[in-house]
Amino acid sequence: MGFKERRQKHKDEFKAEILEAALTLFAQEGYANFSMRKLAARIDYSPTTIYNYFRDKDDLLFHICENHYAHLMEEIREIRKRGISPEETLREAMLGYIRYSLAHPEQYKVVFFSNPQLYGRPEEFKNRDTMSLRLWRNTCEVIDECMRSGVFRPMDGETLSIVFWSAVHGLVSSFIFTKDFPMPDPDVMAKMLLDGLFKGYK
Amino acid sequence: MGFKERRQKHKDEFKAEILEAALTLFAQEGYANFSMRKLAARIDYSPTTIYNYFRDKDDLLFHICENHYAHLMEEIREIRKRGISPEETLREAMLGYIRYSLAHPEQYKVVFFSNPQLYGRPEEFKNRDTMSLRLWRNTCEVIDECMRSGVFRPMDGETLSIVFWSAVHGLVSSFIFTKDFPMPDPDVMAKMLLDGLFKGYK
DNA sequence: AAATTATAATTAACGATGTTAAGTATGGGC
DNA sequence: GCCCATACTTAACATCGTTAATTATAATTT
Repeated sequence: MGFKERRQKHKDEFKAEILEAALTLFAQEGYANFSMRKLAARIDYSPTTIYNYFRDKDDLLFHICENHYAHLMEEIREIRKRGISPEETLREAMLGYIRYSLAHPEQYKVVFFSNPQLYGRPEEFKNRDTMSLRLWRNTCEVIDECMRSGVFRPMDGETLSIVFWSAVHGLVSSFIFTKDFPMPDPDVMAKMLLDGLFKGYK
Repeated sequence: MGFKERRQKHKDEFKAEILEAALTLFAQEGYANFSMRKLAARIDYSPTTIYNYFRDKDDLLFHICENHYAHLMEEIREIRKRGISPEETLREAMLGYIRYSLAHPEQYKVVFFSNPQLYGRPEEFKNRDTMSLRLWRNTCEVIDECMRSGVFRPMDGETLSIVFWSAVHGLVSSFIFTKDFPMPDPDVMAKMLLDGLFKGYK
């Protein structure tokens, strides 16, 4: 391995290190208290150094999102390998989404509160290999399997997927963003939502 | 009317004027580009003047939220007076919520992206007469009427209300916050969501 | 009418923020 | 030992929310 490769490798490692530090900074200080300068202080470099590894703050946030989606992907991939019924698979996938997101609220905020065009324009989204797209495809596949096996009546799968996802997203974001309203138990609410949706589209 | 009342009235009017200016600033420049200083420039006063009428930025945002909820309240109140069935009432109320929120996305962002404790702590929320609480009570009442008239099977009304609301909130926030994903038609999606929920809890 | 006082507005400043431009150190290739 | 690319730092700019000190204005009292 030559100098160039070695240096590139070092650069990649450092980039990953910055990301790691950003994740813990998010987890510890929260989205509102995250800043480039604080991150720089954490890794003991000047703020501008980060800009050698990430184009700007949005670029950094994009990678944080991808990291979040990667975890959700791992979750759904593992569930799909279990060989359980499509209905159970979808249910577990949605519960997994809820559980992981509620366990990492500050990362979830990044996904939904930073630049709404973090992944570019809509038409570009599906031509780009991202964790977000992979997760989306997986979700659609599971919903399709549900429809093919009669768990759901025939309808537009893509739209149904969005309906499912957005309902779950609504639940998660309610818990994460609303701290001035007495919310019920998340598990109780998740069960009620999913029961309703499954029955509703049967 | 004495001097004190007249001055108080003037103060109230000015406060309302600031709020008005804030609303149009939000609508025109968006949540991200809203700032106290820009608002001050709009009303041709120094930034610090605003602090004579609002405690801080959060206080101002609180009133923006209340304004938003007031409109939604007006909407649901009007619908309930129509004398249509509970099911139709709930359906129209949810569609009204969606329509108004999508028509005022930047105001909606305020409601869900500013300080999560804008309305204080959860236990205080229900002891404070706010537009938000009134809207919530109205929603619960409509859902209760649905349950009593057999539109929904018996279950915990409060939880069902939150489930309904959060699902609709998920739909709205998806459209407002996600600009990098190809979304379907809002009306189609709204219909599918509500159809599913109504059937799901029958 | 003049002096006093309360109120409303302003200017100046502090500590943050993201980001760019200019300058400095470091270490391999000739 | 010199050159140059790369990595990093310092300094700076324009913004932000907010506080303290200050001035202008209008009302009240003498």
